[in-house]
Amino acid sequence: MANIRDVAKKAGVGIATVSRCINNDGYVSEEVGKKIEQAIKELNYKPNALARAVFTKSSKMIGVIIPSIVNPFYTELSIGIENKARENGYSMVLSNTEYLAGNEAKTIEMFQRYRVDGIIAVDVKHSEAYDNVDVPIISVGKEIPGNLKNISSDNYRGGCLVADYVIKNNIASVLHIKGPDSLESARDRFTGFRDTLVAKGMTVDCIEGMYGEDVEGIGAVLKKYKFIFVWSDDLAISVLNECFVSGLNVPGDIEIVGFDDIYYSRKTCPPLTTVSQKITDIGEDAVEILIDKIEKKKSRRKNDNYDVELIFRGTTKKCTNE
Amino acid sequence: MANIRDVAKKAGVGIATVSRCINNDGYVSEEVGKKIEQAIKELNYKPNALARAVFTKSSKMIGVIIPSIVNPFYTELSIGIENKARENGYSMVLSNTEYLAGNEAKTIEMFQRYRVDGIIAVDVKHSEAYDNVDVPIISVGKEIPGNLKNISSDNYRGGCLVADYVIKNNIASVLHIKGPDSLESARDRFTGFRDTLVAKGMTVDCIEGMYGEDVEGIGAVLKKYKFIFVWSDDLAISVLNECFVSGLNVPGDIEIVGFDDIYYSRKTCPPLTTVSQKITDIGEDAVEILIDKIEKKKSRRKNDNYDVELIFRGTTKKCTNE
DNA sequence: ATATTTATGCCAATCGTTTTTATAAATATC
DNA sequence: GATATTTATAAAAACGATTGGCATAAATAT
Repeated sequence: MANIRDVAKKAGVGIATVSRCINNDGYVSEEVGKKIEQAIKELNYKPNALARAVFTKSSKMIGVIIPSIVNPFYTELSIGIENKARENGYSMVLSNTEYLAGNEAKTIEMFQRYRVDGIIAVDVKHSEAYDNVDVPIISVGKEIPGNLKNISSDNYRGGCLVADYVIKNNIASVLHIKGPDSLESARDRFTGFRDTLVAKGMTVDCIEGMYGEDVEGIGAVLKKYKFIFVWSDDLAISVLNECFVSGLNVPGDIEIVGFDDIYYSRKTCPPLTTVSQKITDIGEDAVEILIDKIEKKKSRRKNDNYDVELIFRGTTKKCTNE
Repeated sequence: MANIRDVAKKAGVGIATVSRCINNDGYVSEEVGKKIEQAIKELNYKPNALARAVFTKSSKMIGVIIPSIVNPFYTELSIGIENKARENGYSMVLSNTEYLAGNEAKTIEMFQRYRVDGIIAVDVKHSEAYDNVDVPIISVGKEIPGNLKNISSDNYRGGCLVADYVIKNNIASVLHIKGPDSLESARDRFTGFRDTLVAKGMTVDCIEGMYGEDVEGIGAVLKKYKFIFVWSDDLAISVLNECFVSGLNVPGDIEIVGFDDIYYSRKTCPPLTTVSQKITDIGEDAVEILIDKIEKKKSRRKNDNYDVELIFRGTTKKCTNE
């Protein structure tokens, strides 16, 4: 592949001039500019971003770590991130850990070797792995100790909103399926839900679940409840399926509420009532905060906790919290 | 961040020795090796993959282009790709075009600047964009003219399998919802289905659809049919939802079959009958073929067309093709 | 005792950029 | 018309790695 020297030779100028022309920085005359453009086109020259990165000590790459790439919540987030990154002249490098701490460590190692300018880590599992990383890191959804920036939705309030519905409709037997304890978001969703119910003298049972397999065959358990709050839509969809398999009518026999508002939650039968997050805002803000850190600007003030909203669809009997 | 010179100084050896030690190539004594390892650890040194890439003219990155990152079919494929790539010492850089030809062109430009060693393009939309790219390219799912390797499932046969079910059960009114005409896979699924039916003197109606919005509110249309074959699971899930909204019982009033066997098709109510692809095989083989090309080995012979299978779940009345 | 092999580490060139410095030409200022 | 400034270009140094050739020392062979 052609390099900058080839272009310079073809255009009959020095390499520095070509460099200035490409980055349109410094002086370059109209006439010479044309010649260079021409040479670039003829040679199909693409500046080598790697060589540039070595010199400038900035790769213009942002590394993003998500725990599951088949879960639309994470991928929708990554869309917001990629768009905003591209808008600011950065490229996104996405890596999926499949919830494996080992993969997370490997990814971080890889990111460091490729000299990404910053990292956005979503729902991190293996927080020690970030300890000696010396590029800016934004943690989404979970608090990493240290001086990094953490942003997430107001998960606690999301739990409260769901509890409000339960209280308003005076539903007696309630189950929560809680996410892994290592996730702050999972803990907050539960405590918000529980605290609000307990304040009204109500109780809630709780079991833990992460993947679809964790709820397989629990139809008998579900039958004991009238209302289930599931910590994530991904899992709620599995729960809904279990209800179907067990012959439970939703929302007639049992009501279900999820969390995340992923793409497919609109498509279930019936469509899933869920707590929606400002997912695009979070992704975009994460990038802006990160880039401010990378470029050492004073960070524009952003939210730490993003608003959530209860979206009523078909898995609840009532369609309002009033 | 520490560089190789710092490590050499700390260990009291030359740079070349450190390099040899890292790449364990050439002679390095036990004793000196230990000292270098120690220095690397103390300085938290990570070899600069960019600088290495500049010199070796190999970035060890594979660029992957998919049209939609919220569609689990593409992300599941990317998992196979990433695993195999990692296994062979390559990193995957994933880019999502959101079905936009403009994004596809931008991505290819980006991949070239970052000097990826090869590209895997899935269901390409803008095939001219690949014309002057001079790294190996594997096209998955669509034929790109030129001398690149194209691999995909046996989509035609998938269509035939579904038709066999229709014939066996003597279903009268049949609709196919076809994917975009620009996709070879979409065309093949349709022609396989139609050819088989027509050979038995049956007929099939056909409409085109891509995104969920394309089937919104078509309940009235659906009511006219007893069987619908949808070109992708992603869309079939939307169709199933439309049936629910319109009060059609599946599979009682109408039967539905999808294609792809994505993660969520197991979770619908009822679970979706679908044509399953050897998705992991395809991803892994794509990488192997690509790496063989990159490293100029003679390519191990791989399939061009991967086998498909009809998986019976709940959206069909019968659970067999016998 | 000398020649050869083996083991080890250093030096310098190289990859494709960007950036600093130097220099020449064109224009502005007095 | 002489000097100062601006504009335009080129040559050279640097970025952080790899690598072939060279130098040295020790071990072995002749």
